[in-house]
Amino acid sequence: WQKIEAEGLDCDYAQLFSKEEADNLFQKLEEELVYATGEEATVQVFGKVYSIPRKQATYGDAGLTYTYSGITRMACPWTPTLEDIRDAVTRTTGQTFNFVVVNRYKDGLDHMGEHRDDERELDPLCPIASVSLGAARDFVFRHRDARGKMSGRRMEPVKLELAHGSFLLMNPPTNTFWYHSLPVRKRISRPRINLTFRRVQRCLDRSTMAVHSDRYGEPASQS
DNA sequence: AGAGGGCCATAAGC
DNA sequence: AGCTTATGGCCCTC
Repeated sequence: WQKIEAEGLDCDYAQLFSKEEADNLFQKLEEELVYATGEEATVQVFGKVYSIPRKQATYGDAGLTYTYSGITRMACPWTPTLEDIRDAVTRTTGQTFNFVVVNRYKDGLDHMGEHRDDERELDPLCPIASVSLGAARDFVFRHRDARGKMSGRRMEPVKLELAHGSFLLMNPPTNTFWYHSLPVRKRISRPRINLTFRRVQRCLDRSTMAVHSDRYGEPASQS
């Protein structure tokens, strides 16, 4: 195990699967997984619609949802390989997970911009467990107070490489203080699949919020 | 010196 | 009201 620490950042990194195991899991996932297409594969940023620069899917316990950039999506039922990996992660962490977000990067041009994982529907005390399969990719953390030209503090980004078959546990409060991204790497031509296992607290959807809003009137105060 | 990469601005909408 | 998150452009390094 390798400990990755900085102010407000606490991660554990380890090789979870051998190359042979990881090769096998990657191939099975390539056969089993179905990714979002069409409108479900788009995102709105500053009023413009873009295709997300990767493929994405959500799997998990029945009825759970995941909100990404304002769009709520239902979990597909677990596949056998996802269950196997989930159980391996539970054996090594002692934590249970009811949801996984899958991101597939077909090459080094596919990427993910800087973000934090949406805390509203996540159990804030549950770590996020990330399993990487396929091409190794760089992974970068940046502290929230060190972003932007007018940022108050100078803090170095924390960078690591996520290897084939590796496991990264992001412990609280990492996700509160640190943004993370998977930057473009033009020299990489092979695909990578990343699984982030989470525990979703409850299913908050727009209609539920609308009911509360209608019943209690103006959104004057939050309780 | 051309390519890669880091980081910032964006000013719309949930 | 404040945060989002992809893109393009600018700038730096090798």
